[in-house]
Amino acid sequence: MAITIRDVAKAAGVSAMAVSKVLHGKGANVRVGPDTAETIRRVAKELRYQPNRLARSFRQQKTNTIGLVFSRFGRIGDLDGYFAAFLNGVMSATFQSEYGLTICPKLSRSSSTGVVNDGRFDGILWCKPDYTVQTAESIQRCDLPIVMMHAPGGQGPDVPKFCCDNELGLKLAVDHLVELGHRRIAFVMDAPNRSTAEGRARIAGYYAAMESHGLATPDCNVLFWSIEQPELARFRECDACPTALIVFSERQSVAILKEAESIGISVPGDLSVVGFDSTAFCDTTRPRLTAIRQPIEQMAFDATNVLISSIEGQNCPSNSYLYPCGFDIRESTAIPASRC
Amino acid sequence: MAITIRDVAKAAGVSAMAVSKVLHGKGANVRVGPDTAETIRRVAKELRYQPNRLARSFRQQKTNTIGLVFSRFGRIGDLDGYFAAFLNGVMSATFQSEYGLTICPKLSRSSSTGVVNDGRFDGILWCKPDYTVQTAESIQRCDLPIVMMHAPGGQGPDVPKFCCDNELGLKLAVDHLVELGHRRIAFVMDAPNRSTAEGRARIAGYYAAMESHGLATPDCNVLFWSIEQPELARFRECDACPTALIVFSERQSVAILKEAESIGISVPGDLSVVGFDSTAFCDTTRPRLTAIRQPIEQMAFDATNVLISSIEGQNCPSNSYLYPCGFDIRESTAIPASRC
DNA sequence: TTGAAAGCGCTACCAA
DNA sequence: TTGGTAGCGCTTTCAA
Repeated sequence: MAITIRDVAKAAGVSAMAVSKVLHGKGANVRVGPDTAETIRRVAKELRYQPNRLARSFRQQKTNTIGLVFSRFGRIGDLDGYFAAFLNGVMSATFQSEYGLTICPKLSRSSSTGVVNDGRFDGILWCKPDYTVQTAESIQRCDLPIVMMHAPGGQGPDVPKFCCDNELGLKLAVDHLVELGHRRIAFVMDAPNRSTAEGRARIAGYYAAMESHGLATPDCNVLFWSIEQPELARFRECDACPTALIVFSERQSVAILKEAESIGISVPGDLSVVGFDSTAFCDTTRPRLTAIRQPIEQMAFDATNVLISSIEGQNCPSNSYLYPCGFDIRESTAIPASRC
Repeated sequence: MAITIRDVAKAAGVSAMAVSKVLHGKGANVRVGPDTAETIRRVAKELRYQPNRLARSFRQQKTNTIGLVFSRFGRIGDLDGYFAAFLNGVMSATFQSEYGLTICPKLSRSSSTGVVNDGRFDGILWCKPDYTVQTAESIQRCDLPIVMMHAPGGQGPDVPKFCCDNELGLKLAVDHLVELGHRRIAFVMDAPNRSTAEGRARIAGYYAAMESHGLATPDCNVLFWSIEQPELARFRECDACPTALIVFSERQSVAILKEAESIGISVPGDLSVVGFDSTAFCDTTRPRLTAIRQPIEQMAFDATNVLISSIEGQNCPSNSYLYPCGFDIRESTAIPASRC
């Protein structure tokens, strides 16, 4: 078996306490003489003593690990910059603070048992939360610090929330398209996102922006398309179809670009497409994707740091963090085709 | 504080043992009557008892968590499909088996203390290992199951290794370019990958393939470019410069495509570019990236399952898994320009 | 300056 | 069919 602290203590002719004090510096009341300390360090090294972090965590009720929860756990998009940007933000914060990061299964299904309040984590970063009653209840009841990403403020459980200004984002997109001359502008998303807080916020933002231009007509529509199968084919010979699409995510945007190309719809000639997020990935698509910009990495970094602060007992200034959206015009939007 | 198993036991008028048996089914020797069991379950639910997983892990010396180690911990590429494909493979395996996945900091720096043999993990998935003496030693000494990704067989520590056939991959790329008429073909990589096992394997594969075509001339060269700054400018007016580049990663390929476009080198007109990995991402680049294909997701999935099998005491068929590479011709390669 | 004892929450082992 | 006891490796609390 592995070397324990007692093995070291015995070999060094001291108590386990002394070893603990020297190697981890806990317990201010106890001090060890410099030569004893030196002996302990030497013996520990000789024996290749490796402190059992599980035991320490258990004893101290502190794991130095953050749990990362997605409300839906499908595949990570390999066709967008979202996840990488998000994880980069989270990881740079956790690494700086010496926290570990655990991604674990079934978190979303842990409905009846409450959230992951099982001793493994010091805090939870909840990404893309749904706002079902169950979720809200279990978050409310959880006595662990929780921070939510992509959660609009003013609703849901009383925890710090990080969100971009979805209303502004949708407004920027609609404004841009209207200015180009579009009037039949649809919003496209995948059905699962309908149940997320952010999904609802974007739908609301879309309708509000359309209305502000007097475009709240029957043509003003949210299309729930699966990411795998954009229902673009019927646009081909359709005079009343949208001339522009605002799409929920980069990944779905790319699927639409690809489908358009394969069925002979030209972007932006026949159809304008606006994406959401605007990472560096949008510069690699064909055509380059015009997109609403959300500072994902910064948001993830900030959210993680707020979580860590609240784990470490510092109180955080505010409970709701709103990040302005930007808008990056690239090549996937243009004036509508003459058929319109 | 949280409800413990003893609270439940007291409330149900039984021993802590009985509760443990009923809720977790451990201990075949002990059986509990059906009505007692029912009472226990009811009380546990009423009290919202949440088993402390940390304590269970500690007691059972089993965390049901796998540690994911990268030898270099920089940023996750947001401009390639690698990390997403890799993580998708790992996660589908861990989720199916109810294992958690922890990404933790400083693993690469844990040189002196050995690998992460600190009780937190049941096994380690080591991705992109370097083969320094220190690393090899600490892996060899670690009494935890370890599996290495991107590690060529026949060298390094005696653990299961997963690798694509880099020699074949480079051969396919060189063959393709030579067939198009290229003779000055360089291999481009970033310096840090030089110290990885896979980096060395690819360099060797490149030289071997070039030699097989009688192209082991002074022009046959490995260029160590930083990913951020491809040194492409000097290619502009240079008659003796490479007409084709084989690039270590998708990410670096994209950087090169972008740089080429910005300084007016046409791909594939002036310069052919071959990437490595060939995920769906290569279909989004401009031009679409011709690339050596490596079944990353499958490899990651298999590697994780082998790791889990060996954690659970099953012995694994072989110690070294080699995956054949494919080659996907897209748009970034063509016959060399007339200047050559 | 040092050590002994107790216990974190849970379960393996043995006794009844 | 059930329960007590001990202990995983470590650190907090108290005593020397």
